[in-house]
Amino acid sequence: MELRHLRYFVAVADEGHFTRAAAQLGIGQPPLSLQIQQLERELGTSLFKRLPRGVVLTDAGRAFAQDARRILRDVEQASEHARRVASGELGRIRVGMINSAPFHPLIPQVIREFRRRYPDVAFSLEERTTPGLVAAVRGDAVDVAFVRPIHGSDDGLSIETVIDEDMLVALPSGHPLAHRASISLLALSIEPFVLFSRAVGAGLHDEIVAACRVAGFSPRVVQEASQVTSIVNLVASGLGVSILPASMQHMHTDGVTFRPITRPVPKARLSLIWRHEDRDAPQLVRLRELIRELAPAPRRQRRA
Amino acid sequence: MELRHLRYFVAVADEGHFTRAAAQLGIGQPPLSLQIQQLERELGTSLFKRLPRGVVLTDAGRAFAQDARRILRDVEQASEHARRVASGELGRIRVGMINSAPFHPLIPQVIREFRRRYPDVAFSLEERTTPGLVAAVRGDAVDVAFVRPIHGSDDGLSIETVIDEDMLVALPSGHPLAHRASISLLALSIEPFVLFSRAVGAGLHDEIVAACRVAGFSPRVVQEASQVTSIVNLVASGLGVSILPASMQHMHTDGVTFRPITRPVPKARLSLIWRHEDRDAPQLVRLRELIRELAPAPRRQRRA
DNA sequence: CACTCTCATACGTCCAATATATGAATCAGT
DNA sequence: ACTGATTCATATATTGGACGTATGAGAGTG
Repeated sequence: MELRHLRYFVAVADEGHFTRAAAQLGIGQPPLSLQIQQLERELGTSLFKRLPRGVVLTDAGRAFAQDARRILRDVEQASEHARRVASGELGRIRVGMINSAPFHPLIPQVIREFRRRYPDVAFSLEERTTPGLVAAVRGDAVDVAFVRPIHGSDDGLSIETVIDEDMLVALPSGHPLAHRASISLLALSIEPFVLFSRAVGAGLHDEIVAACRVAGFSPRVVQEASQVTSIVNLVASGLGVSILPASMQHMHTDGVTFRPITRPVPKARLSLIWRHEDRDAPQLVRLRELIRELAPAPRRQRRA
Repeated sequence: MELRHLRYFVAVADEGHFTRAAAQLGIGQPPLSLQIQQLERELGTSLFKRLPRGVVLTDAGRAFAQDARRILRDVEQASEHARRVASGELGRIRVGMINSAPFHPLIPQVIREFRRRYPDVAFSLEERTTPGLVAAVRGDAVDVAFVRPIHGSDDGLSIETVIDEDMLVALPSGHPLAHRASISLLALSIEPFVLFSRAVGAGLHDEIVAACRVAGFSPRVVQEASQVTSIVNLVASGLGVSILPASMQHMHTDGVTFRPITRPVPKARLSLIWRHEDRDAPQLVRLRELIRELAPAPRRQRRA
């Protein structure tokens, strides 16, 4: 049996007339008769009662017509379904991000817009540290992740910079430097620092330490934290100063004052990573398109 | 798209390997590749990722594989469904019968056995008078009916005698004739009669009246009733005597005594009628087979 | 009875599914 | 790096079956 048989059968059932059904199908009446006979032979029962004028369905024909119509509809839907999955309209995407990512307005905006445009894509979100995210992407626990700069091998992963923002100095509000418009790193040389622990935030940790070295000193770290939100709170409690991505200003915590850094300004990069072999996965392509569309002008770099 | 494409696609998806799938399908690998390509072209998306060793499904392929498997199963089921409907295993049958039919043991037996054998045939039962049943069959309100003899045209209907039983005299229990072993009709000539009303039970009514005429008298009808059960009760209450199908003995009503009639014995025929055009409807054929199988030896007659 | 309508049958044609042969790409092993 | 094996893709030939044309059969209809 082929779908042709079902299509022809349904046409005859609808028309109640071989000749008209054949015309509607764009074939001749004799081949249509043959195809229906073939179907009846295969089912072992006649589907139509042949009358002097036209035909009517038998009981078996009526039963089969219902099924045939449903099957033809299902075939259409299956095609459409496959097309939608292929186009990325349907499916799932598992996104990972570091703790600090949602503080930059672009990230929630991207997520919101993605869910609006592709409501049939199951969207899951997970928060981990950068090394945890790299492992999660590698191990196929998430499909893509927003991470801070990665050290070490990234073979098998593709990476693309999404945001490259300035870092700011975060001071306890009562701090003597808090009234200055901007602060040079050197001015912080004697301050106690609260920093990312190197184990989980190596990228930004190293960026900050390197910037301080360039300014001529080595920061005195009195406390490490693995979450950027913890750092803000530790600064607020007066434990020390820190250097944080500009977007962390949006955390609105009392007791912390942010101030720009005089040049050279250390940068906080936020990048998207994914498995290179999945580069053409449609939802991934859609997400990258969307980021490119919504991201501010600053040219992002990309490497394989 | 044809079912061939789905069958081939599922085979490749199962095997993860074109060459092996082709062998399993009993065709060569190149035609299989072409058919899959054709399917992919129609869907506008690739279904497999071709690897150095074998192939794996893409996301769209995985989605389509589920649908394709379901569709192929549905096609199988639709065939089976049609076959079952055609064989009479599945469907419905609407049966009508007169009030007196269930008193003959054959009728409940036939109904019980039919439902046991064909549990997937929806069975409905309706009780009417003989003329009402003839109209119901004609008007397609029921498919088949057990009726008493019909007068008048029966064109378009087929009829087959199911039971041809003797009639008995029904007397009030205290009646002087009740002690006799058998009774001649002539002995009833002066008795008041309770009979079927001619309007609804013309067949038996006329049979009885004719038998009396042959015996040499015309029965004095004091009461008519349209239901055989009512007649039994009227006789029990002493209103008169009646002549009833032998099977009515099974009604076990106190106050009524049944006695055989000396020859010639009037007969009560119970017949099955159906629309002639539906003679080949499978459930109808099954029911007639069953009756023939369970009916006692007496040869039944049949006319078109 | 002639005529029409409709589906079935007979037979020829042609396309498309299949077979055969070969190519291209990748990988394993020497 | 080269060779051979594996596997899917491509090219060309073959053939079965779907389709078209012509005609028949049966049942109304005027």
